Amino acid sequence: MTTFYNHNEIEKKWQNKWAGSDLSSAKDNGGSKKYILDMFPYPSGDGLHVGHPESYTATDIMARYWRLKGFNVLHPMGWDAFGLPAENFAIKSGVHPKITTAKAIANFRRQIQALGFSYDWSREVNTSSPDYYRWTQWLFLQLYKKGLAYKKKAPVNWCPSCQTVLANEQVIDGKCERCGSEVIQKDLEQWFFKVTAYAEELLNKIEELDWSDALKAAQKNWIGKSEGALIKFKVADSSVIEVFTTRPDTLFGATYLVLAPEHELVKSLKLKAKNLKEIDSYILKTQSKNRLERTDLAKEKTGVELKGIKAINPANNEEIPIWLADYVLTDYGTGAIMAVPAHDARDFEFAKKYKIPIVEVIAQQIKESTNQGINKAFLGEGVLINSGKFNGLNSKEAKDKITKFARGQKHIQYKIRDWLISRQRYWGAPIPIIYCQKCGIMSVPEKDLPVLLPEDVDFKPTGESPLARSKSFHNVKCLKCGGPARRESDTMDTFVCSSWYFLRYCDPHNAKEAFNKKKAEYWLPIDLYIGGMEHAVGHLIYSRFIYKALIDMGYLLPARRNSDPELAEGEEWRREPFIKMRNQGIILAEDGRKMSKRWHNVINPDEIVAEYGADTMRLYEMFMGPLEEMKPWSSQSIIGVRRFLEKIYKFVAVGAQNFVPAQHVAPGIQQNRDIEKLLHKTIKKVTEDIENIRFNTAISAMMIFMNDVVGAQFIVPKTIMEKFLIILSPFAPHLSEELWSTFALRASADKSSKYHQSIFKQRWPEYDKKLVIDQEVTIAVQINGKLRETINVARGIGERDLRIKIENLPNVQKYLAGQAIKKFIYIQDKLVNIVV
RNA sequence: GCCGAAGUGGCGGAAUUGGCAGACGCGCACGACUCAAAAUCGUGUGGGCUCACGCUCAUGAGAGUUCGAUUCUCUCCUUCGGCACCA
Repeated sequence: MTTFYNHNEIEKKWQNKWAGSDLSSAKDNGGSKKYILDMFPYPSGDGLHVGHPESYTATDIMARYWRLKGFNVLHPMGWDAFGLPAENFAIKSGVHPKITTAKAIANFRRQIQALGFSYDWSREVNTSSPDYYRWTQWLFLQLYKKGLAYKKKAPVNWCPSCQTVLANEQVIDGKCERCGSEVIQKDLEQWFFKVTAYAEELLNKIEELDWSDALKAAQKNWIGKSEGALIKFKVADSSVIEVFTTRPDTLFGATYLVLAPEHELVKSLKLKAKNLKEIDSYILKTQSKNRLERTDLAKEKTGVELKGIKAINPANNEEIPIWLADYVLTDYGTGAIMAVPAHDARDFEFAKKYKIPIVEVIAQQIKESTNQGINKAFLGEGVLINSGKFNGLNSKEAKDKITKFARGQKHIQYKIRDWLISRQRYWGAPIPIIYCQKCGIMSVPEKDLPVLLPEDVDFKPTGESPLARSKSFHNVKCLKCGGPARRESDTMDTFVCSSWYFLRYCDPHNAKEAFNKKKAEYWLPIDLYIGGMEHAVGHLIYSRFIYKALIDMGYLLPARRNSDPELAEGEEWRREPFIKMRNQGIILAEDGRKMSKRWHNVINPDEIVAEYGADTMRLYEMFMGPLEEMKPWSSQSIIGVRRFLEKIYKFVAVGAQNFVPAQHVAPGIQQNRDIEKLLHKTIKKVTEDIENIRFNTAISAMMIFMNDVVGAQFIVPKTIMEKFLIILSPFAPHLSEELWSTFALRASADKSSKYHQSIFKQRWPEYDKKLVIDQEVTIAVQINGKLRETINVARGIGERDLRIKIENLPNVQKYLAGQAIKKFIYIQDKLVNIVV
């Protein structure tokens, strides 16, 4: 393509100058602040994807905008550097993850810097560096002290290919998120963080956050609150089965109980059953099923009865059978349910199959059920029947009353589970724990942190962590008795590292603490957080949990001043780290599919920057459409924003004759006035659009402005182009800075003039309220709701004056001829609708 | 199945306290410049009817509320995303 300006030269030049300046530095105490955060990337070997610059440009525009507005802005970048890909690569190639990661980081940093983002690089963090994971380990110890980190044997999701445990969030459709292998269940001693302790707060504060509905809904769904009751069923042998139900009003219809095959009581109960063999074979069969098979909804439900053992329904004292079935989950509620086949689809299916009685206890409005029974479970609430003295009550009242009657207790159940953080992997932060056979579990003293990752390890996965095979690491002396002891050889889930990185940015070089409380108090909460929707239930829940836990442990202040006056009264923000969150939409390939090496449709940012320049890349990704929308890349359309930038360059740098310093322009020229008005309208529009994160329409407004400027038949004053360049600068920083510097060449030799300083040292222009209001307005004239004419009148015209004018319009008379006006509707300065 | 988001020209999209649908950009067509091409500049560009002034249809489908609906309500269809035997 033909270039009118050499983007390579200009962009390099300014990137170098900015790197040596303090333009992007955040001061730890600098008045009103804004903390603008990107989700830090995992530095993969593939380099930057076009999706990265999409969100990074958005945050960069916000950061530069707030700086121009006079705010002290923290806009950092770092690396989520631990993780499986580097380790998997090491297994294949033998190259140490440290080397792979360092290389990838260098490449990411180069690519990010080539786009001219204004990060404060002095605050860069790397989660795989000992300076960082030392404090991840410290965080673990604090949670351990508080009882928020604990160890237990648990059935875990195990990926046989990656040879590691996965969190629930990392299992997609029963398969490993990373490699796609089928995940199996395994019992292991694992470390957990007690996220469930914060379930209620994590849920009920969501509504107060400025997040998208989709994101809020995803989190609420994941936390999954259900209100109901715990009800005890006596068993003939004097043991008790407790169930959780959200429908105690249907208790009279509970015709059997179901225990999960893994339920504690099964071990003793089955011995008293008449069909022990059958039961054991069923349990064995269940265990051999993987998660995918077990949760396959399309499959027919299976189960086995504990023959000869009965439970007593506490509502009506009737004996009911007890079954084992794998449609009941062991880790939700009590692992046992009361089955009400008439009013639960799953129980209905099961009861039909095994010919268990179905008793209706909630009346439907439409009475379809006959003596032959029903053909579908009725799931709604209604009026009770077949429920003894509770007949005639509605479900809502009956819930409480029957719970009391059956000596049950109200209970709130959450779907969210504690966070399993152990990983049998090398490339992560070691868990700072030591086991002694005599003295038991002990934590590594804080002064001995970090527990360093050993360098000489064999990466081949065997099911235990590579750390367990490093003798130098594994064998230690007991801190109490001096006897032989061993280190915990598992590492932490990388999500632990990323659950607090935004705190480290506040104080990244602190060698004494994870972060200084005062500095954290100054910067937090984060004013704008942008990242992918894929972290809706993982990272974003973990970070909120850690933040709240740190407040409760006294490391963060719960109450703090808020820099945003609109939110200042909202005390609720004080326990939330991310008050405003946006998710960038995925950029699809030109063919409408996801970009993938497999399809050969990946766009490489390096190539775009080389051909069109960073400013064009930035502007294009913002111009494509709304930030949060999914949108396809178009290598054809990108030329449009490049043309726009060239238009500006040609006008300001090349076409110097087109405009002169303001004092040389005679005042009162009509067209000048028009351009000035357009400038102020543009400032207003761009300002409002930036604040609302609507960059596509902001760019559109600037294009309209330039189209008019270039088309002007007169000299455009310099003061106008100055202000325009400032509002352009967050979007296209290199070009704006370059053109700003040309003003210095033409200005007087006064080196202290503003033109000799960076454009980013200037102030964001305010628009003139008078200039954005037109004195003449165009009014649309509708007849019976259809547009027939428009008319230009003075702003503020009264209805009577306007009506006379309109009725005299020939085009209007044509339509009114011979008809009576029923109604004359006037919307001030906008529209008239005449109904005839 | 449940929850969430979205359906507007050839394409990306704009317009919502209900008020001129299609801003801006791409593409396309024609013209200027050129020996020619590229680039650039100018004009036009939703469909149908019309020489034209205009008329008319049109925001996934259908209804409703309203002087007026892309915007609000209801029903349905489609696409995308999340969760899913959660009792």
